Amino acid sequence: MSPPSKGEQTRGAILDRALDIASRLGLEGLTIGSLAEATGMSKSGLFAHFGSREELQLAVLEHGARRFGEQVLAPAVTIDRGLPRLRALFDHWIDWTASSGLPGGCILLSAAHEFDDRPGVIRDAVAAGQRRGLAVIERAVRLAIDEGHLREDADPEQIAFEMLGLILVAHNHRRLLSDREARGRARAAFEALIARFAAPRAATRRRGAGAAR
Amino acid sequence: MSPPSKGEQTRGAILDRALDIASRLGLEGLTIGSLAEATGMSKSGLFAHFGSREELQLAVLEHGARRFGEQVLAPAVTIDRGLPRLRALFDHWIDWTASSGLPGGCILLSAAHEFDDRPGVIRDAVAAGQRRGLAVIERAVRLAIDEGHLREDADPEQIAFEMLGLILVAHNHRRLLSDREARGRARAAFEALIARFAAPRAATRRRGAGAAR
DNA sequence: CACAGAATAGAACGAACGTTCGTAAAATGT
DNA sequence: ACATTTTACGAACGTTCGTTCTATTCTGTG
Repeated sequence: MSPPSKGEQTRGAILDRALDIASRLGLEGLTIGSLAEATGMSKSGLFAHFGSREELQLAVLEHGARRFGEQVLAPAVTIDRGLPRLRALFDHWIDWTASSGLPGGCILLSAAHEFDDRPGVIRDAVAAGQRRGLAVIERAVRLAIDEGHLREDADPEQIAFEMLGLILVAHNHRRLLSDREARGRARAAFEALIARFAAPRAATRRRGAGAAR
Repeated sequence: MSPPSKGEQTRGAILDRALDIASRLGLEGLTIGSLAEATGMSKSGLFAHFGSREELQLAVLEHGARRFGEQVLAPAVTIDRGLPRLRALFDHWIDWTASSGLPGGCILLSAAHEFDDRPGVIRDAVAAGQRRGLAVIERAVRLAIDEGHLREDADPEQIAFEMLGLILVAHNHRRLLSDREARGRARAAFEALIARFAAPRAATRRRGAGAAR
């Protein structure tokens, strides 16, 4: 609503740059000095926006998560619920590495590995962000069940688990092993995954009462 | 053969410690100062064993890869070729995080994320190590095809790809989300994976000539 | 237009970083 | 046993780290 003040404005610009760096070097590789140089600011001037490095890292994490929500989660909910939406979710997600414009890929994934055994606020934030993403998938799966696209006994958590696995390994193969077929392999595996849980009849069977939740 | 000299001996002890630290903090989080303190040595005395930090990181990586080879790859080849061996490979691999005694899990996985977009010797070493691991899986898959356990048209690379995905997501769920069911979910997905490529007849059909390689 | 508050810069801090060097101690081969 | 190489140490190097001051400059508002 209110126009962003000068402070909020530069803060946003800083976070954009920071996300760039952190996506390549990790949250631990993001230093105040390098970020100051990248933004053309002084260390102290930049520092004042956050108060501590940890707060900066937290802000970067949040910034990345918001971008993820806008670019992959939000567009998916405009697609027809059920399998089409689930597929869109997967496709947008797996393409995000490239489409995000971030040189180092998803920061929630790299931060997950960086902090998975370093208890603290950052780890908690990463876990929370990832849980949120998984919850979105699980919800889409439940909707697909309600639509009759997937079997009644399909396990949303299991499906989300396996989908994340495909995202992770596709990321790995693409970035580390420069495997061009990574996307294709992930998509093939995804199709096999939903085939495994597909409803026996193709008939769209809507649930009686709109108890979907 | 020859008894390890004093130098090789302490070098090994250093690497053991270094692997511990690096598994928790990553290869970039491994500093010479902290490692010196952990081993009770002086920075310079420790440094002399490697010549540079990068060489130290490389040595740690190699050390971890060798441990991985001894503890998960080697035991698997003592199991009957075919599906049993493939299953053993997967089980040992997925349990390695705990059984390795390393607090931070597999260093090849964390290093993979740390260096996937930082070209250099280390990245090359990580990629080579991972390729070696994948090759072992692919070989086991081919053997399973030869044994008639898997379909003739099963794609070893695709199977290895999906197996690594399960390893990665199990690692993620266990360490970051402290999900106790991670192992069970990964195993279930693995069984579904091999069922997808299982030979239609259960009959063990050996290949004619021993051209297996 | 003036004035309060926010925003940025500059200098400096103690600590830790990787690395170098000269030297003392310990291990090794004869 | 001794000479020689190997191994380890302590001190110091120049940088960079995150952070804290104080002092400026800019911005929005009455």
